[in-house]
Amino acid sequence: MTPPPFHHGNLRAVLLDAAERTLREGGVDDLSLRELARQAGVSHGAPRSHFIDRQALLDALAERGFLRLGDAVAEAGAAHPGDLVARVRAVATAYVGFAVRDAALMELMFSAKAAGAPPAVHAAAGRLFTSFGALFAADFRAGRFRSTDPERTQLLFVAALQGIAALIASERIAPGRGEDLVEEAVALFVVDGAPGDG
Amino acid sequence: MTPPPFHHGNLRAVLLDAAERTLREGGVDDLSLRELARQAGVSHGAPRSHFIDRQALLDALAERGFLRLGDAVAEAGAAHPGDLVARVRAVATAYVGFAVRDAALMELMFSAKAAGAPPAVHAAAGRLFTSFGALFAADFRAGRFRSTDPERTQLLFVAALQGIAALIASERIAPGRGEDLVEEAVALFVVDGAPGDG
DNA sequence: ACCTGAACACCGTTCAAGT
DNA sequence: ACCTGAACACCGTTCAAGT
Repeated sequence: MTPPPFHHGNLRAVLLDAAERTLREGGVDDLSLRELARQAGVSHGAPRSHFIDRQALLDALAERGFLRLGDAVAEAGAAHPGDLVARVRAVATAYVGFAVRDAALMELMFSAKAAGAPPAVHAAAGRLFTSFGALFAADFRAGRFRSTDPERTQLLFVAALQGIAALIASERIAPGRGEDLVEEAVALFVVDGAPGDG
Repeated sequence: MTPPPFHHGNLRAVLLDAAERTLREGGVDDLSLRELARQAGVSHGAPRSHFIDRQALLDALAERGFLRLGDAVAEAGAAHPGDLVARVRAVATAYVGFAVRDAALMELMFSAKAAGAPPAVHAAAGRLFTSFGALFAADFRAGRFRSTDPERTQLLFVAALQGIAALIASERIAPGRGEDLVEEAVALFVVDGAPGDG
């Protein structure tokens, strides 16, 4: 008469959701397959059916993270079609904001363990980075960025955002300072996006 | 007749050196107090005398990392007293190079766990960041950077370097591309350090 | 195909005891 | 002051067995 396990084929999603919550409240070190199984009300061996080992769970989390971040960036990039400065600012804010809100997930996504990651993770990450290119390609052709090499500048821009997020996540600077640095980055990268030039 | 333990008061240093090696060959997850004790030829409880727990070992590693990186940056910054572009390039290369060679250590230094770190770690990190300011203070006053706010620009510059290192460490870009991005950063931040401006 | 539950090796941490 | 060694709780992983 005891009810059957109430997850019918969605245990994988349940585990991932619980893992994201744990990641947000604690950190990567708090992620335990056994604890997740406990929260889901299944035996400690059950996750094995969906994740071959702990790393597979981490990879799945990273993939979902890249997909979510890619969506956030694409959405921000579509918001201000006519205003380049506002668009760059929106994308930068979305990127840094995601990294701040989900610092542990972001750390997971960009950890050294991403090396040799499964194809799905690599694909999701690639989708994010190429979307940056599509957002500003026309503006690069129009010479609205302080650069001669679009690809280099795009990477450097992403690197700057990534670095701002890292400084905030490691509490080297306060979260509020992030907006200042985003503004400084916009001023630096975009021609005429700056209050001053020297 | 068995020899006494051959570490007389330097077990702490022996453990830290072994930990740095493990960090370089493997990753943070490979760091085990028991394994380090084994390598040092002491009992598994011995490290307790020098590190209250695993986190204390990690903190000590982070502190040493910040000190080494601070030295490397200061040395690079003293190399080209008369040539700003060369100096900025040297500092950037030193920073990114350190992050690439000791990727796992760098990740440890900037991990979210740096939050609430002991004063020694915070002090070592602060020493690094303030040294950046001292290196370029005069050049900022001379208006040789594309900026109106020296502190913001310094932070953004560090963020860019940090981001370049992160992209390389996570294998999002090849290590060789790091030099390109450093060059692009120099061109962008330093007035007249660029091949082109639009 | 998915889940259970026992088993094994490993780890961090604590602590009384030795020198 | 520093190290030993037993003890405990917890974890990842494997695997035979159930449904």
